[in-house]
Amino acid sequence: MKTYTSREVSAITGLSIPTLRYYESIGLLDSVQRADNSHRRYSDDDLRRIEFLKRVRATGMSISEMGRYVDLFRAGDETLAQRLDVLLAHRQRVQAQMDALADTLDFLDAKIARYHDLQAQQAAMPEAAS
Amino acid sequence: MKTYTSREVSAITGLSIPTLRYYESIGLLDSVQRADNSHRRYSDDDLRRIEFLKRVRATGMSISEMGRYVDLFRAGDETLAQRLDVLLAHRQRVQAQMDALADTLDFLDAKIARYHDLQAQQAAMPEAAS
DNA sequence: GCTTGACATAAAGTGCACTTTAGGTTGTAC
DNA sequence: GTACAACCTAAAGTGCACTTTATGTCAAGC
Repeated sequence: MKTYTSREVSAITGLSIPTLRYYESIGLLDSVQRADNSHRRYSDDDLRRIEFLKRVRATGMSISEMGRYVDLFRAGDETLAQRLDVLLAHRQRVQAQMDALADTLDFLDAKIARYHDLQAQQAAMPEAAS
Repeated sequence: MKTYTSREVSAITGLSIPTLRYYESIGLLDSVQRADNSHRRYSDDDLRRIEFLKRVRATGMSISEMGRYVDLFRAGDETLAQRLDVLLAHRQRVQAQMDALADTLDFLDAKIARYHDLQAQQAAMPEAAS
């Protein structure tokens, strides 16, 4: 089974090596396998977990809620409904953020258009103030 | 000219009174007018500024970049091009965030669908484990 | 055999964006 | 005239998510 060093995982995921260790230390990752020299060897499963964590983190899930999800996952099948709740709650947040961003995108575009108009006016009378 | 108390501005904008004071203290707001008892009286201009700040803040602009924009604004017409740059840069970030969120929304929907399937299976054989 | 580099750990530090605290003034309500 | 609420200030504190530091181990290359 293929494994990856810290350096490799960091390069693949974009998370720093300290962040990977931090995530492991707070239980977001299960204890990572070690080589004989005690260096970490991440598995493909670890990688998938990390990519998942990175994704939900980047879209606004807190570390503590990520922990809650991981704990439920570890507890097994009978927590399926609760995990679904976490996912649905996050889906809601993601949707709400998208709506807010779409709103602000329109706002910015309108403002940017006004700025372009103002610039055109300034260019048309470059000596107006002197 | 209509003015608003701290309490009113807080209610309208959703920012806390300490946050409003904090924004003023770091120069994101121009010095707010005072009543005779030294209590703040916010103007409509202040309100518009606050709503703008709230909007860009909520979509990921840092306080320091907000400060940069406000400083440029105060400096007058000759900073128009630089302000436009700030707006365009933020527009870019907003667009990028929306793309990332859209991606994650798809990811979540796929995962949620799988969870629903799993739940259906569990419901179909409720005694499987016993 | 000694430097170098990649890892390890535990603990302390950092940056950001506020929030809370402590102590004070002012104007209305009883 | 005194209690109370609504504000004020400056300074310290908080929570989050990491990051940095100090110190140590181990294997490979010169």
